[in-house]
Amino acid sequence: MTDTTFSILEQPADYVAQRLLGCYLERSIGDETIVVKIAETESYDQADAASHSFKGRTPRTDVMFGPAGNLYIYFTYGMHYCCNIVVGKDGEGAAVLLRAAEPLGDTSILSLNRKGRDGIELTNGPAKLCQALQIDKTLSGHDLSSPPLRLRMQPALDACAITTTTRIGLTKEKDRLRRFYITDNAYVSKK
DNA sequence: AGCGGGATTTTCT
DNA sequence: GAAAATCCCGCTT
Repeated sequence: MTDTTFSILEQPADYVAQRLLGCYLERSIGDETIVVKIAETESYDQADAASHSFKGRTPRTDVMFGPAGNLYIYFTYGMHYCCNIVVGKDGEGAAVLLRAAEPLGDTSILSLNRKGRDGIELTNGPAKLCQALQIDKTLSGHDLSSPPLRLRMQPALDACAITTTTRIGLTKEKDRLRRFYITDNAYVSKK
């Protein structure tokens, strides 16, 4: 029997980042529910100088030190939001950044939120994904087991379907292999 | 297809 | 005061 419960999220970030590939996010907006499949992730934990939690708990990173299964949303570059899932044991300060996802079903709301863009441009980057799904700081700390944003675990992918690389956009810890994506997925932000 | 710069504001030093 | 887990546009090859 395959384990698809949230207790999986309490494992180390490197493992959870890979385990989340292929899992679903359900976003409710008004009457509509949009489902996307997670296609690209990065892992961060407190021992990592590139992580927001590296210097300890601050007002901004407080939710990162909370229980696994909550959202950690941060604002960056003066205009973008990025979305993480808090992982690891309570108080650990680990999270997985959601960098890309594949929309399943109707994409009209996503396209509207993305100012008319379509196809892979809807969700092939962390800030694009947040814009498409209308995710901002008001959802930081939200528990992903309830609406309006739920995580639906799915069976683990085969290891051979996953590509591992260095992370994107960092100035510290650039060499660490902590980015993971579904190898043949079109929505991956960069090959 | 690839490179370079500008946008814009929160967060922490 | 500087940097930032990014994106988009315009220019060059």
